[in-house]
Amino acid sequence: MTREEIANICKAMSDTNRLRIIEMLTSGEKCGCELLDELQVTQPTLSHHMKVLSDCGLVSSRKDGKWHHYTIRHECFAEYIEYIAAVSSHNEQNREMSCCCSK
Amino acid sequence: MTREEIANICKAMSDTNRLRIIEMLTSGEKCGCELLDELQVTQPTLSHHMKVLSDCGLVSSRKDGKWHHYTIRHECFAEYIEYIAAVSSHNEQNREMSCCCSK
DNA sequence: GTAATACATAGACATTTGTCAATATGTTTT
DNA sequence: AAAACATATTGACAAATGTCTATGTATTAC
Repeated sequence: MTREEIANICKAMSDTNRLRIIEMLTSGEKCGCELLDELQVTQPTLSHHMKVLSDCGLVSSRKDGKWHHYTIRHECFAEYIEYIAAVSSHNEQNREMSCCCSK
Repeated sequence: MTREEIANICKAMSDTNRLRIIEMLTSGEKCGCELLDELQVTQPTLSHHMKVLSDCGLVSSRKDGKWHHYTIRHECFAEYIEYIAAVSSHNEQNREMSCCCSK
């Protein structure tokens, strides 16, 4: 996963409505109309949000007749968590002592 | 951690320059001037980025003479990872069967 | 076949964001 | 005291973003 891909995932999750959508999908597959019921946005706005979430890989969709079912892509979240865990871990072996202003 | 706080953290990480800064801080405390050397941005832009990272809680700063040393706040990352892990975990017990369009 | 439902697309608009140049503030060095 | 260095603040601007209305496209129901 490149830094750009990580940034795109973060950008997708930087909106509270999209976070709510992700939270709703935690309990399992949902169709657009059900997500729409819970959010205070219009249908085109929801459609836009689902495209953002799909494009970055966090969510996958499955068409079934006139319904679109959305699901969390656990592999994507797993890779993302892996990155966050890596950058946030204190790794003493990686520690550099060469800061220009260290005494 | 509220949904707004999570969204702010995501927004802070949604920029590739700020991700690079976080990556640089992984190896330990860094001062602004050293971060500036590695990035292709002006000093005011770096100052802005550090403010964004500090305001959301991901980074803390320590003033030492004319230098400002920045550090990753592991507690904040830990809370964030906890949220991501929670929403991305498949929890069969939480699964709802009541989708309007489920057959 | 007509109406209703679920979703996407296009265009508009106000707000936010990343960036810079200019300038200010505080600290160290000479 | 003056110069150099590290950082913050202000104001400007182009680009990106979230939202809406209007409209289009499938699919199902009557």
